[in-house]
Amino acid sequence: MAEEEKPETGFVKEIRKQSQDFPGWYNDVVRKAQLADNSPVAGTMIIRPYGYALWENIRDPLDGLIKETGHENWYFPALIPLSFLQKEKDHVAGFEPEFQLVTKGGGKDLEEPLVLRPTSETMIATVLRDYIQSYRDLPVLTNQWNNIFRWELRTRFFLRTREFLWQEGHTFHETAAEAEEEVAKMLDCYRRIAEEWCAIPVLTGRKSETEKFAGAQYSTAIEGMMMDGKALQMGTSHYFGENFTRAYDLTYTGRTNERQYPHSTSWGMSTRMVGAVVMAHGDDSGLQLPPRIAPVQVVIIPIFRGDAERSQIETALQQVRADLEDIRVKVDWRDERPGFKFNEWELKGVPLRIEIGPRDLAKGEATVVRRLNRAKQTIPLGELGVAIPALLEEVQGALFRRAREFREGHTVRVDSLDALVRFFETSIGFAVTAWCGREDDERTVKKRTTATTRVILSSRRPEQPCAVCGRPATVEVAWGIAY
RNA sequence: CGGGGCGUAGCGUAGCCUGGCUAACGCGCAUGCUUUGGGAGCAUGAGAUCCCGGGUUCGAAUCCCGGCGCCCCGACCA
Repeated sequence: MAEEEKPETGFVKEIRKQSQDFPGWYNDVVRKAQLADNSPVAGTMIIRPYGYALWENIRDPLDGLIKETGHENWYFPALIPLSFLQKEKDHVAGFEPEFQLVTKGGGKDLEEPLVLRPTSETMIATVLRDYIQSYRDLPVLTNQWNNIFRWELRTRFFLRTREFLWQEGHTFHETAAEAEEEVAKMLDCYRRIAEEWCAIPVLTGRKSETEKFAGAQYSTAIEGMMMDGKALQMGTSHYFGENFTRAYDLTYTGRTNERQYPHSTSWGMSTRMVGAVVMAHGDDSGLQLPPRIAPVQVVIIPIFRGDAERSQIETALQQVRADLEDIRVKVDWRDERPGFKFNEWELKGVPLRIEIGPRDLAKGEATVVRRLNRAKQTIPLGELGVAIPALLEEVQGALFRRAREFREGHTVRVDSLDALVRFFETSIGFAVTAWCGREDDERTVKKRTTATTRVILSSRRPEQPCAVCGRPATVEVAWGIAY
């Protein structure tokens, strides 16, 4: 086997080039930036403090949105009796290949195997059967933050592991309309987290029949484009109708004293978002974090020789730190050379760096450098308290715009199967077509391009015939090569 | 589950074919001195059941047999 090339040029010598080996680059960045590492158990990973802090900065605002929209956090057990999973036939068919089973307890075979939760619809429907009696009990709006187990074959840091973290919301409603509104509302929360916090523009819409969640009537998703042009599903929101409540015999007494099945939904966003941030913004120097979610927003590198200069800087930094008290600031006093620190914090994606040395102090200034483009500027020390928050906002916006331009520059409209095939042979990105919705067409396209339908674009209506088969089109769909 | 590769210090590797000194090198780690505005230099030092088990041999990291583990490529998925 040929030896792997690890180019040694440029600012970062330790990671592979994004343009030459995207998966290798991704792996190197995740490990060198100390987001995560391999664990002793195949297919699972260690989330390190820097990676976990990044996750928390995504998780916390999402938790806020979930609570603002009226949901309450619960906790349900991770062990689910196998028989629970088996009651909804599409659901079990979809998830069974990925079950991780517990078959022994206390050294003895269990009467019934327990499944480590691959998702909790079945447990929650079973439990809530006892809590939902009357239409007066509805809606029930639950959420839980937990870990999920699925026996994935091909695993990758954050994107697909055999255990991962997420939130799963499960709600129960009196009417279909209310449940469908819930599905849309939560998808929009995901869109906001992706776009406003993670600076990743997303397409939103329904999934095709083949791509929908096992057991759903329909699924919706947010779909982003990574720097290699591949599509990443970053959050899903599903409408179940009465599928699960019927399968679990979950009923309530309605306003006219009749037994009714609630309409239910579920929706989830996972630690996969961390991988999305890496792949949407990173470059050859490493991570590039949007300020709103960066664990460290500003790193200060003191530059000095000798104790006298050091204490001068310490004194100056007291005021600077006070002026930046609402900002996540890290002062790096480690006994390393400044150049080493510059490179390391760029690798870790910190949006802004402040250098303060004797030359700056003499002029009452600081040198401020953006991770985005390494642009340097000097700012009077007294103005940092105003200038830094403004710069962080500017960088947040610039990252989003750059990602949006990238996506728009890699999205084309095509109107024939040949054009679709040619696009995926010669380009990367999304191709948008009119489509009739038949699964046959998806199989045809997948066979010829490996691309699949990502989302049915809700905002546009078809005018032309289906690009794949020429039949009358019913939707506009975005095709892409998915992670 | 089918095809290919690899297990030697925390990490990356050399040594193995053709058995023989105290198992070598780089990174990292520790200590000291000199350094510090884009990945520092020197010196000293610590660190290895050579994946496991068996066999061949005077002698095994090296050869033979068996096992285990991991990685990469093809069918599922937040």
